[in-house]
Amino acid sequence: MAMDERNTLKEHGLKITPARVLVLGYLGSLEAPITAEELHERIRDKGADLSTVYRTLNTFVEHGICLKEVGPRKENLYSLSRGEVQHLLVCVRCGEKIPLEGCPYHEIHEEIERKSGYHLLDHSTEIYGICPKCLKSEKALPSHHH
Amino acid sequence: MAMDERNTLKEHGLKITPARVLVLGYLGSLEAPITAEELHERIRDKGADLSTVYRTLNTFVEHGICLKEVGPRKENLYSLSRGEVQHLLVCVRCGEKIPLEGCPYHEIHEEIERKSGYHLLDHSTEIYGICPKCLKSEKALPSHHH
DNA sequence: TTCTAATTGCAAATGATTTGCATTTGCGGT
DNA sequence: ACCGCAAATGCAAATCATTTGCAATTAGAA
Repeated sequence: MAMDERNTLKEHGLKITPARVLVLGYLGSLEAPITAEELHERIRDKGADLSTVYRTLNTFVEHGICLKEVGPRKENLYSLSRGEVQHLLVCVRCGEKIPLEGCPYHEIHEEIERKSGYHLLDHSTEIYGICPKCLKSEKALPSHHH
Repeated sequence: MAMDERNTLKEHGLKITPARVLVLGYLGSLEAPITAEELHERIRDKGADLSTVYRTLNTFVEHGICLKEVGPRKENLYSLSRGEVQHLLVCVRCGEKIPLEGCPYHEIHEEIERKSGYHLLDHSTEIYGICPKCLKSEKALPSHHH
């Protein structure tokens, strides 16, 4: 397990340091994306400054080890890049997440690329909404920009 | 022209103040979305504090007078809401923007709503990529989260 | 083991946006 | 035209997430 992280780092030509092993290991134990601060909170006892966490996450993202995505409240979330990225439907009220089969935008993006000649980057992994349960129990929330 | 803005404000039940008329008028003269700071720069001679510009833009957004969108460098951009929101294909290299007919995600979102029972919120108005011209002239950029 | 560049902790800087508060101003009522 | 008061404003200071400078430490190539 601990060797796992050291290998990952080595494969990416990164020095093996306690902070990196720590962050990588903790990310690996999570299912859901997490905030840099939150991550820091949970490993602070092991030492590792918040700025180090940020620096570590940044290098991980640059090396494709981590994914960085923007959450519903505009927070930056980090998660381990596990091959296949799954799209999630996220309820902004209760936090429920349900996975979608494949990438719902895939075909449209392909089409746009064909028609425009653009190479598309970035598209977020999560789609935000309100789940049926919450919809029933609360009055409508003002919808944001369409 | 000046009356135009006063009417818009009145229609939305907002007090007619110099700052609001100023901001609204300037936004109306633009075609492209603009940063709060940039906007402030260009009207600072007419008086109007940066914090006032922010407050004004926020009220405008709340009232649907303005659109607030996130640019390719994560800056917040503001623009007058002109009825139909158009989706744009934005090149992150040269900044070129080309409009898309209608909302490319519309059908998929409807389908997701039907299948999941979710009420979807938020989806961004712009799709980021690299345009054909820039693609030809530069080597590939590491693609972000898929 | 030694040497050097990379990494870290700490504190301070940043940049965009918000907020507290005292002052001014728009405007509905008179 | 005049009041009165809630709303809007300017200004400075506060926030919040993130980055940076720098001196001290450390990983790993030689």
